[in-house]
Amino acid sequence: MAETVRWLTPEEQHAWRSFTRLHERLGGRLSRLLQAESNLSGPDFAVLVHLTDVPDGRQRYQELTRALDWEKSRMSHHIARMAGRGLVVREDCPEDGRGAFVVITDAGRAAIEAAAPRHVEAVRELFLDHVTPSELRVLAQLSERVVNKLDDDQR
Amino acid sequence: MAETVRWLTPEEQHAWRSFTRLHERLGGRLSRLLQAESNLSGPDFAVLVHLTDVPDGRQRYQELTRALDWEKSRMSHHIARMAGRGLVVREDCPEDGRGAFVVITDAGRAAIEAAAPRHVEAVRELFLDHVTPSELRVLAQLSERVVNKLDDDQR
DNA sequence: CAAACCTAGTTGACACTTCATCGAACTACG
DNA sequence: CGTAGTTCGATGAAGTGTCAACTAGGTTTG
Repeated sequence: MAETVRWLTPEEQHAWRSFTRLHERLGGRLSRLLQAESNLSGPDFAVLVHLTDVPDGRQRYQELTRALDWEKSRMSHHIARMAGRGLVVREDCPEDGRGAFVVITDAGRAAIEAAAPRHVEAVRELFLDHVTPSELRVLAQLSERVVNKLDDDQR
Repeated sequence: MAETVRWLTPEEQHAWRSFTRLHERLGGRLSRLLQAESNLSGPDFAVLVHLTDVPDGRQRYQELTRALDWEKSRMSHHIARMAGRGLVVREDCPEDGRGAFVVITDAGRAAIEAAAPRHVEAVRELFLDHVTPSELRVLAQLSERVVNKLDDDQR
């Protein structure tokens, strides 16, 4: 049944490639900026942002993993590296012997506070400033719909 | 001048996060499918697709690098790995002693021909089927504009 | 021609991600 | 209780991507 493949039309192909390319470029630029100016990677940033949004800056690995939608082993490796740099510390959990907390340190807070304004500016300069409000609405709707769809048929 | 930061509005924040998440999920799913069903990674696929589009399935590293917009060292590492799996071979260039060609092998052609239909189907099922033609147009336009902008101020 | 410069690709070190697997600790159920 | 199954997080190996330094082959220029 090789015949049944619905190949992409030129428009579809173009849209798909542009979209893909956009993300590659944007992601590359943003993470390079973050790295150069704050010595943080994108994932570092995501972890720190989340931890500052949570009581006492501490959260179980498990919840952090769910919140960022990472794999648990990725979290484990990544937190170990961040702990090595003093951005967070790991603490055992008294209630659950298996569990552990990730806690942001003062150095971690300092790093995220230094990085955030610059990062937001970059998101604006590189992306939001070049997209109209109505385009942004379309993009948000479409993204949300597709993400929900992906999450749905994950189960 | 901490005052001058233009933080994101809730709409902007939501759009940005949805967009980012879309890319993560979609990329993850597509590459996992490709890997599971064809034993090819996304980058493998990109290289093979490009090589099948080119006379004799051979091209200089340099041009391949430009076409895919990769760094040269990434290309060098990646081709070495692909060559190790027999998907391509490296050939010296007679005209320019520094240069080299990447050439797709029969195994490489077989792999891409097996993978392509399934990959296209997946792009449809996971993405295109959930986006209206008009949304797709908006997305394509916006992506192209922003990519061009990024490329411009790269120089 | 030779020195200075540029270009093609390689290499090694390191960061990052996934996968498979593991041990320890909790939970449920007979 | 006790064991079967699940969940938490750690670990090691392999693939991937980036950066900086390097080799070697061209090119330019005095």
